[in-house]
Amino acid sequence: MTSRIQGARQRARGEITNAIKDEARRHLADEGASRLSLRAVARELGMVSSALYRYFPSRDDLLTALITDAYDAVGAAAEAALAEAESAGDSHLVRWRAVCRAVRAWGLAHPHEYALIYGSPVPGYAAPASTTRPASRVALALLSVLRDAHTSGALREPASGAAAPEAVLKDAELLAEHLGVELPPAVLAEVVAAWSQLFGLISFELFGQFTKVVDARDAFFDHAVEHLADQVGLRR
Amino acid sequence: MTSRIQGARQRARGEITNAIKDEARRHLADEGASRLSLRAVARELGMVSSALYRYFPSRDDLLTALITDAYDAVGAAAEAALAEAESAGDSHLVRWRAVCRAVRAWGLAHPHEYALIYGSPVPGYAAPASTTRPASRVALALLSVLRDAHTSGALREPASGAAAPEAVLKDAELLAEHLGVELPPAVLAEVVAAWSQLFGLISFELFGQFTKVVDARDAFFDHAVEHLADQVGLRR
DNA sequence: CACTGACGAGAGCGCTGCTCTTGCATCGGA
DNA sequence: TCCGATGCAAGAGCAGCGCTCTCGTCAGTG
Repeated sequence: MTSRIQGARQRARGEITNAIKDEARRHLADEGASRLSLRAVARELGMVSSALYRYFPSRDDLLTALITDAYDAVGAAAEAALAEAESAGDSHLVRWRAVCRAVRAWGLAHPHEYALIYGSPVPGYAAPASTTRPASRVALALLSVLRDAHTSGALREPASGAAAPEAVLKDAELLAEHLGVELPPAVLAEVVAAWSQLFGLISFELFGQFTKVVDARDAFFDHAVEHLADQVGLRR
Repeated sequence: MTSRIQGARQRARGEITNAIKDEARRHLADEGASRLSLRAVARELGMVSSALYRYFPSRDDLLTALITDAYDAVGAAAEAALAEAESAGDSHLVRWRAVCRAVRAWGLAHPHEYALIYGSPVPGYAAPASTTRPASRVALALLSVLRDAHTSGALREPASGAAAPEAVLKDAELLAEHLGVELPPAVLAEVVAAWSQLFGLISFELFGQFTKVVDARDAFFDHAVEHLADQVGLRR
């Protein structure tokens, strides 16, 4: 029963690790990422600060864990919204809107975690490679809407007048492999653009740039998302 | 000659204030906003840390000064690009693109100052009212392009199929007064949306979300900006 | 049962933002 | 021309920070 005993140890360790992250998230909401204090977290947990280093080798590693969790949370929210829209038999346009709304709703509910992942990158901090997969979940959800629309012929050709750049993306084949289907490069480029613009809308709302500017924010957001859907070629 | 002597004092004070801000900007580029250290700035200037408090009552006030300066710098860049395009007799579409390009170029040249104003808001920090005017200069530049296009009849009606929200903005009259001309509310809403999406494009590029995704970034940006122009009703 | 390894506690280092007091130079009015 | 007021820099000091190292202790292992 070696494994079970070791399991007990690791379970205890996992629980404490989670308690630390939960407390850190609470402090994040109170003070923001740059004021997050290991000592304060430890104090709140009844530990001494040095004990915390048994679980996270540095403050930045704790932040990395929070970042990964946040990417996973927003990605899961987007995927859940997509799955629900799919099982309801919604149109591709409605699915697109559902994903966009889910991302915005998650951001409104967790503004500090949103700022952690979509705000300024932390100073000397470079996101480790382990964050790239969670970070791409929202984009993949959007892309899979487009993929399904494409295979079912519901996608307008994005020859929207302006010369659509062809080879602006890296690794289009890798993406195609991941999605299981090849999307026209122009469509891929449009989706990436729409993806970044979606977060522009959400970030400006969350970071206060819409204060004293935008009033009916739900309607405003939905309207802009409609434009983005049009831009990527989803039929109205 | 009271005023001249006091002027000398204030001139010395102004010079030191600028030296502090310059040194702080240098540290900003090295370390990022949250690691900006008053003591390090003072050390570099051959002062003792406490002397710095004669010029800025707190670290946050120094940051506020840098934020205001950054808003003014990017606003000035946008306005300069617009003025040049106007004097060259460029079309409204080309003026629009010129402003967008100028904002992106400024961001690429000053990534840390960009992050300071368009990244996550500093923790407990609420931007004082004095920053709102500098912060709106880019948006006003974009709006003035639209105003001129509107008055010269070069603006397509933004009845782009989807129900354009009418009353999503606050203070539409105040804006109209500032611009000297009334733009249809629907156009105003489209411009605000395009404005935020523009910064989504730039932020994702600067904050590293395009790493391993987008290759030909100039072309990618120009193409997206073309879409935004279309969205706000500028004729192609 | 003896042992190893994980763990928490505590002291301590150098740094931070910020405050308060002190001494000095300069400026303005008598 | 002298004197009081004012602006300014320096220094000491406080509490807090991230992080390191050492040292008992106790639980799981062979």
